[in-house]
Formats: sequence, C-alpha cells, structure tokens
Amino acid sequence: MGTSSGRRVGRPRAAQRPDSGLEPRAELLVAAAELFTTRGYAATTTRAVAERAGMRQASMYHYVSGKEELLAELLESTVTPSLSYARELLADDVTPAEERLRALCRADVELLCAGPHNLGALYLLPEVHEERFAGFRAVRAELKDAYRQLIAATAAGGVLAKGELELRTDLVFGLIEGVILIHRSEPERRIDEFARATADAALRIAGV
Amino acid sequence: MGTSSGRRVGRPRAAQRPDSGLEPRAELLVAAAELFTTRGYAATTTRAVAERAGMRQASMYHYVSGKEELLAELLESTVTPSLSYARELLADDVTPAEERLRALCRADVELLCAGPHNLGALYLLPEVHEERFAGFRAVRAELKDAYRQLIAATAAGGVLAKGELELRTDLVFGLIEGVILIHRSEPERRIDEFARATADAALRIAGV
DNA sequence: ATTATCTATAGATCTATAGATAATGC
DNA sequence: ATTATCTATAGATCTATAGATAATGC
Repeated sequence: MGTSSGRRVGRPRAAQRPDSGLEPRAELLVAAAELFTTRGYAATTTRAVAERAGMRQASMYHYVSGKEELLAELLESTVTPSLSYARELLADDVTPAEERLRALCRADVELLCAGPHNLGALYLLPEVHEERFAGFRAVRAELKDAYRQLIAATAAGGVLAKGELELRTDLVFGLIEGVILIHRSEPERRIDEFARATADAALRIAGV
Repeated sequence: MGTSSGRRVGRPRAAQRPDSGLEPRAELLVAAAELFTTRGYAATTTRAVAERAGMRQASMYHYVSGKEELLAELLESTVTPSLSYARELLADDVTPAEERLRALCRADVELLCAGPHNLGALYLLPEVHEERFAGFRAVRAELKDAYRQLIAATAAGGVLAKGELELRTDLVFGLIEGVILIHRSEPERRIDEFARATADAALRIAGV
C-alpha cells in the first residue's frame, strides 16, 4: 500500500529524510497547514510548501494544482467534523437544547484548537473571503445556522425577537472564533479545560 | 498649508483625480488600510497601494520606506486610543470596576469597528506575529493587562484564583477580538448597539 | 533652486511547464 | 513500461533605485 514504507516506484527524492508514513499529498497538506497558519497564505511560496514536505518545488504539481487547492482542502477539513456533529445534535430531540449547545461549543473549540498546527487559524486568513473559497464559507454559514437553531431552542432563546437572536448568535459564534486567536497567542493552555470554559461563557452569552 | 488644495509644488500626478484633502502620506495609509484588511498584507503590492492613493508605484517611496512601515503605523493606530482610555480607567478610583470594564469593552469595540476599513481586522493578519511587529504586540499586551486588572477589581473577579482570572481575561479579550470577525462578515450591523451587546456579554463572561 | 512626481529598469523573486532520469513492475 | 521524482527555465511578476521632468518659489 501507499503508506507502507517498502520500496517505492519512481525516482528517489533528492533530500532523503526518514519516512513520515504519510502519502505525499498528505505531507503537502501538513506542510501547507503549518506554513499558511504561521506565515499566511500569500506569503507562503510553493517552494516552501514542497521543500517542507520533502520534495522539490516542481514535484508538488504531481499531486495538486497549486496552493489554492491545498487551502481549499484544509479549510473544508476544519468545518466538516463540527458540522456533522451539529447536524447530529439538531436531530436529537431528547437532550435539552442547553446541553446540546454546550456540547457543540466544546466540540467546536476542541476541533479548532486540535492538531499540531492550529488549523482553526485558517479562518482568519483574508484570502478566505475571495470568491474562489465561497464553498467553504457556505459550509461555515451552515454551521453558524446550527448554532442559531440551538440557541433558539433553549428556554431563554425561545422568547427572543429575531434581531436579538441574530445578535446572540453572532456573539456566541464570535466567541468561538475569537478563541482561535487566544489559542494562537497562548498555545500551551490545556485545550479541554479551555473548551469547557468557552462553552460556559457561550451559554452565559446566550442567556442560559 | 499641505492640506489646502491650492497650487502644489512638484511635478503633477499622472492620474488626475479630485483632491482628497489628505496629505499624500495619509492617502497612502488609507489605501493600505483598505487593501491590507481585504486582501491581506503579503498579497498587497506596493503598486496597488500607490495607485489607489493616486500616485505611481515609485512615488510611494518618497513618503514611506515600504509596506512594512505602513502596516506598523496602522497597527499602532488601532491600539493607541483604546490603551489611553484604559489607562484613564485604571487611574479612576471612584467609578465601580464593573462600570469601567463595561466602558472599556464598549469603547474598544467601537474603535475597532469604526472607520471605513475595519482596521481592527489588521490584528488578524498572520504577519503581525513576525518579529518586526513586536512593538505593536507589546502595546496590545498592555491593553490586555488593563482588562485583567479591571476584571480583578470587580467583586466577582476579586475572589478568583490566578489561573481562573487569566482564563476569564483571555475569554473576554477573545470575545472582543472575535467581534472583529463578526463585523467583517456583517458590516451593516449598527456598531453602537453591537458594542453595547458585546460589553454585556463580556461582563457576563467575567462573572459580573 | 527646490520639490513632488514621473519613467525606466536591474535584480530578485515566484509559478508552472517541459523534458530528463532513476527507481520498480512485468 | 510505468511512475515519481528531478533539473532547468520561460514568463510574469514585484521591489527599490536612478535619473528625468514639470510644477512652484525666489
């Protein structure tokens, strides 16, 4: 299989390094994640990504069409798990809404801050607002709508006017995204504890 | 005076446009603010900044040493007003801490969201974490410490353990920064109302 | 004479393609 | 034969400097 470290077909790489155990494409994604989150998208060259992944600049094009494809894929990977979980929670009609909202906040924070390279910080890149990443933004909007529905389903949320509900949703969602900024500046903080505290704070904002 | 629109010394600009009433350096700063916040720092070329300011690329160097200087100056301008106000509030020993914290939150959100180009979004640029902008980060850290002191001075904050106080401070500060993200995606929302709601939310997180 | 601008451009990138090469597979 | 990689590079930038130019000031 591709991941097994046996003899590999093709010309050997110029820079020999210990086998990462990852497929070349995954190596590129990991490298891109690290560079995009720390240096930014525009500031990261194809050469930097490729060399970090252990190959020469031109070889990258054997696996991806360019930087854009890498960012698009990384962005999707940051929302998809939270969105699946949010859908699951919306379908659950036995657990109280307060508890489901809390669970979503915790899971979202844990997912955003998980992994070695603070993938959540990809949201912050200005390039995300360009037309070509509209797909990602649509998925993100769906996640935000799940937050809105859960807040509306709580006892406190049920009585809110439409505008007030939107405002609370924005604040809760803003807190979750703001958490990424905190995590970026203080990465040593324990994530589980932080996720719990953020969820508490989110519920207080929601008015529960 | 420089701002008066009378006859100007020097070769006329190639692209004639209505007088903005700003000094050329200010025109460059405004142009840079718009481009950095929307497209990002690395993605913005000196040509783009200069042309938007109404001059040719090379002419920019008559006023600034490059993009870096523009970003550094813009960054400072986003914190300095909030920091002055925070110092004022810290020195005030008659107003209750809760009220001062609320005032700081409101003012900070208003300042970050004010102006045509969402200057607050400059915080989010990955480049801000590079060594050369350490000065800005230091000022930002001082502002965060003011938040911490105000939270500690509240009735609820006074009894917190050190770690818990740090956590609350991070969450409050994260909310304020997260607000920029919301404002970026929903710029039409009324800022004063939004600032008030954010301050309320911040106090709830602080435990007041 | 002084100044603010311009045009032109050298030097340093960076992206994406073309074509060569060094492995395994059969 | 197939494949994954390499080297080399054309073409397109982008930055920052050099030197020219077209105003006003005296």
